Amino acid sequence: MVARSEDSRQAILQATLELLGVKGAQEPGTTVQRLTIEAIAKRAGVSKTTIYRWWDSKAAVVIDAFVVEYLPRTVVRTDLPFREALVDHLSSVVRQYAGMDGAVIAQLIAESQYSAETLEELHRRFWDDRRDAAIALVQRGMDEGAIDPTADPNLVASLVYAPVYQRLLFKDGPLDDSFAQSIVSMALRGVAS
Amino acid sequence: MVARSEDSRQAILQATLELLGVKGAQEPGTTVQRLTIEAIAKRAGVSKTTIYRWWDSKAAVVIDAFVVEYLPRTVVRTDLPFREALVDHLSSVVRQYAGMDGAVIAQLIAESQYSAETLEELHRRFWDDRRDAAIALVQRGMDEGAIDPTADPNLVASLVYAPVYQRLLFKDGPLDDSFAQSIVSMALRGVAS
Amino acid sequence: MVARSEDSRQAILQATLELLGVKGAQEPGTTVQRLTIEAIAKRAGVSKTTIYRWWDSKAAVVIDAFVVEYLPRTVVRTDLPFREALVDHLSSVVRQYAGMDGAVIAQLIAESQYSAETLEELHRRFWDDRRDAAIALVQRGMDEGAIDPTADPNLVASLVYAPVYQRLLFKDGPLDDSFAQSIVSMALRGVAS
Amino acid sequence: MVARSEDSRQAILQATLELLGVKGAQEPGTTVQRLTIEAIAKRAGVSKTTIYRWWDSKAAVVIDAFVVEYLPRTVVRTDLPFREALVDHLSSVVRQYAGMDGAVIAQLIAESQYSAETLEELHRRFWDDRRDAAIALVQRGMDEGAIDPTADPNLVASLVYAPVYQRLLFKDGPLDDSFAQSIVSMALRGVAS
DNA sequence: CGATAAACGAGACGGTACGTCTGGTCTTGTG
DNA sequence: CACAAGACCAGACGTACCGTCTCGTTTATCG
Repeated sequence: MVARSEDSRQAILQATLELLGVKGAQEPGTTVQRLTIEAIAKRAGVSKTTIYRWWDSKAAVVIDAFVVEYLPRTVVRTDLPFREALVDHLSSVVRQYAGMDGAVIAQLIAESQYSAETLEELHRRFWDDRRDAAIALVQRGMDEGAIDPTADPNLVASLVYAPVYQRLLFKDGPLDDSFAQSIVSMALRGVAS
Repeated sequence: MVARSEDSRQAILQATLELLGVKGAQEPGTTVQRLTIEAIAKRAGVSKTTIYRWWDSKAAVVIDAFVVEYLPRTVVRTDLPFREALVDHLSSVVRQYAGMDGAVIAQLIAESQYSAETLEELHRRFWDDRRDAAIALVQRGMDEGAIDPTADPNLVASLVYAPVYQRLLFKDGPLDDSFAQSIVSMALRGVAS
Repeated sequence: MVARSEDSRQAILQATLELLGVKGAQEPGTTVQRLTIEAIAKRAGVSKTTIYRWWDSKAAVVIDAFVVEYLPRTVVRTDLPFREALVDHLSSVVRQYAGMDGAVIAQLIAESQYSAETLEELHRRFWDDRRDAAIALVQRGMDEGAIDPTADPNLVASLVYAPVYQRLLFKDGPLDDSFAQSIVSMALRGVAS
Repeated sequence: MVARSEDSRQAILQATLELLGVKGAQEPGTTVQRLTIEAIAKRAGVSKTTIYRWWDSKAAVVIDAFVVEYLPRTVVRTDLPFREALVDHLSSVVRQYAGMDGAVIAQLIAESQYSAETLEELHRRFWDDRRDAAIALVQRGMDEGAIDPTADPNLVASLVYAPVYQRLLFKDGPLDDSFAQSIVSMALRGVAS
């Protein structure tokens, strides 16, 4: 009968972002793993009960705070032809992932290896959106005659975006514009001689 | 001077594999995260001290047990032409990752998001090997005239293997032979129309 | 102005007695300590607010429910001579204390060690009455010439009743008729040889 | 294989006594009920685990600290004739119970209403000793011809000591020498006229 | 071959966080 | 405006592991 307190909700999300070091008064980079519910409660001036009442797990709080409330969306430009739009988008994704935001995303992917619920949540709140955008872009490429219309858009998207996630998670090379350009070039024309 | 006990070492590695559910008397699916040093010590009939003496972290034990001692290497066939060899190798990788082994690899990648030491260890014990094999295969493709010789072999390898890791980590599609074939086809001929 | 709901009051007292296991649909032996305001509220179909509005503490509710509303008074027979009346009364007290009712009384005495308010309440609602009855009985003994008229009736009452409370609280012997008789005999004639 | 730390044990018992306000740097009177394991651990500079490792409950710690380690025994003088020795002993008990020590004893009796284990422990560590001493004293009275040799020493002890516990728990009168004397007089000669 | 020094099992220890529980207060409709 | 419903802060509960630290007790060289 009593409504949920929006103040508490905001304080919890804000405290989470601060502890993760992505926004506001930045605490030095706590990882998602080391982030504790108790620390969030303390910083938010909220009791643990309140957090447990509304979220099932630490990961759920982080997804709500980071993905839903905070993470800037990378937009796809519609004023450019397909290939330029693709390079532009991949570049902006790569730039985003190169910073602190990328680290948190990597940690969320990590968490989702341990909990089916987290994986499901991450798909619902993060992944589905981004995949749809990528597929729409590929579709546009097909419409513009730049992409083979018989290909599976899903696989095409994978071919282009997967290398970015590999670098994000394995840290085996720089996430920069040149990387983005090379990937697009190779994916479009193929690597056969 | 007393030498390190090989018995203890083996017991620890064996207990670790059993707890992870990949070998021997299988405990039902403990994840790397939930796996504890205390549980390993207990099951191995060894004291915690002994584990801490020889390994820096839980992840180091798991890498030693799982990657070094246990994980079957996927071989690259030399009796097939490049493209067939690539498809064959990717298929065997995909098959391996589709089972319990893939889950543990995913969890190790997850752990490495939280610890630079684990990442470094994982590169040294797992990644470098596999990358070298992939690059050698690409190189062979260039030698056989199947791959554009001006391409960066590293990027070519990424284009082919990254989608596999994406599916492993995001579980957004089946890891099967058909997937392996499609990836190779697309990567070689490109997706441009 | 809305009057206090008699329905709520009755439901609260009834729920309290049930939870204590002394009346009605008996929940198995919750002690006063383990009894919670929330449990009472839930069982009574009443909100916690309502309980806190009318009672200061859990103990106050229990005293109201158990002592005031429920606890059967032990009557002093006037048709018997003093000594027989005393034995009869002590026997009925002892019988009452031997059962579930005695346990709750013991727990109320326990609670009163922790709160001056509860002690005061317990005196006002339980103790004063019983002491008055005991003193009146002693007085009657003096009038009948059975008790030394120079003695302090208060102390005489203590001599007779204190052993009962000792057994109630320390559980170091049975609370039965034989005990009641022995106490009266010894208190009257003394233990000197 | 590793011995229990006597340092920790002493620190825990000492901290408990201090928090109860009976010894050393006295914190203002925490009751047994309000005393928490966490507070003991904090003040003793010890982890909660260590307390839980060696004691089953808060009450067990308090009994160990207060009854076993701290509580001064009231001695029975053997250089006085029976009646004087009894009055002297009862007086010293009464004096002890009139202060802070009495409050803690009362609270332990309270706790034992809620837990059979605590009651058992309290009997074993506190009650049995004291009862034995009382019975021995009564026995001496019989030997000296001061007490009826056909009486049950247990009941005689109850007659004398029970009123003290009544006053301790009900606080319905002063615990002083005069009370002790009156009780002895009445118990010996009886209250009949 | 017996001393000796490292490796070992056992497990106590100070910590930290967990997720749960209850206390007591406060807020928001409803009747 | 009393009430139910229940959200809220506070803080203790008892548990699980962490990584460190004694302890004796094996053992495998080395003097």
